[in-house]
Amino acid sequence: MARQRAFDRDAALENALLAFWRHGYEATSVAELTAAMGIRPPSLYAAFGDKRRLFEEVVRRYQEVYGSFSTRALAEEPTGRQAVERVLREAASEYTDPGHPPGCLIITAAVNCGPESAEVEEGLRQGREASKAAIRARIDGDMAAGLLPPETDTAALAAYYAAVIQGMSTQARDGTGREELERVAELAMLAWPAVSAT
Amino acid sequence: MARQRAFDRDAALENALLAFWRHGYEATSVAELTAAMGIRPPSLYAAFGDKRRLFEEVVRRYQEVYGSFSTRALAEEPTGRQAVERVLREAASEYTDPGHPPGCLIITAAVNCGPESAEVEEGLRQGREASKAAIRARIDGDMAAGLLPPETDTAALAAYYAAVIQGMSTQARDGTGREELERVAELAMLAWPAVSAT
DNA sequence: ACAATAACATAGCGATCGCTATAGAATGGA
DNA sequence: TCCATTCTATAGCGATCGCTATGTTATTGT
Repeated sequence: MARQRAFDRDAALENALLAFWRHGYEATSVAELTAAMGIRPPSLYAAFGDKRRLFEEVVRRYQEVYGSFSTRALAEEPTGRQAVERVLREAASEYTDPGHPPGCLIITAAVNCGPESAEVEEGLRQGREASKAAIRARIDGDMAAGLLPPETDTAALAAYYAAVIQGMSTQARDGTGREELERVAELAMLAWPAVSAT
Repeated sequence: MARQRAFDRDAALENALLAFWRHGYEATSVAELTAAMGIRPPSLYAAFGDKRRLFEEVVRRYQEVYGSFSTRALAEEPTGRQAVERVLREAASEYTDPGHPPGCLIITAAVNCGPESAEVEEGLRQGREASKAAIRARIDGDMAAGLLPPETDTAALAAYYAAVIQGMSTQARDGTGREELERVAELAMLAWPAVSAT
């Protein structure tokens, strides 16, 4: 029928992801994006819609490629405690992987937004809330199984581990290395409530 | 000699602080700043230099007015443990105070920066590192006083509490309330190393 | 070969960015 | 009163923002 696309859409999307990961949604201009993707603006808009839709697609790809460790850990471990411990340990490794920008895109890419990007900010906020809810679901599972003291505030415990993970992302972006973040993860697990030995 | 300034410089600076606190350095335009400050651009540039110097002055004011609780807590408490505990408890209250924007300006105001604002980003990074170093200094004091196990990794312990504080700031901006953040603070203190009872 | 179709690069749209030249208004000293 | 000085407001500077109209080039079916 007609001429075919001359660039690799997936590779371009990955390069856009890396650019957004580094500098965030608003601070990454279309000029930087096209330079990183190796294409010109009309190709970007034809293939991805506009900057916002490109970012939304980037977020979905990020969750599948770079954020899936958390989903897997929460799904595969036998207990909530082991699941949370694994999420923290793997976050220390992922957030400091020299193969890509430090920290977590969902946590850091839409922090400083003007009013015109409020929807983008809200989208990532919902992503963070979903992560916290997934952690809480596993904690509630431990609660139902009698692995936690009955007086445990599972919402607060989930908020605590969500906060530790978000802080680890900030620490990673500030230069803290993998080994130290792994010790942070170990320390965070010391707050896990113990069942009384009666 | 000449005409005198018709606006309150301190009040204008405070309004600029609130604007930067809400949306961050780059996402807050000079147009928004002048609207919030109740002045016109020439008055802003005459009184504060330029946008970057205004932000630097805002950061200094923030540290004196809104961030001083941390400095005071770390200076006044008798032990490092009590100091850290008070910083966490007061952070829960400060970060959710309905009288001003949520979270911490030093942690959140320069996360998404383009290359032209890298120096601003680096300035806040140094502020966060200074806070972590101040926490570590009190922890090292407890270490020297024999209040911590000799094998304690004080750098990792400081990084852990810095991460918790940074995560609490993110949680506050995402809508978590004061009571829940106070429970997060309590949980975080459960990781404090105990001296072995030999 | 030729028309139809779509991706391509160039160039530039209106809007906003940080910032400032210019001119008018208000205050001081002589 | 008059000048010198400094703040104030209007208007607009060059640059960049996200985005697109236009024309060209390449690939298809016939």
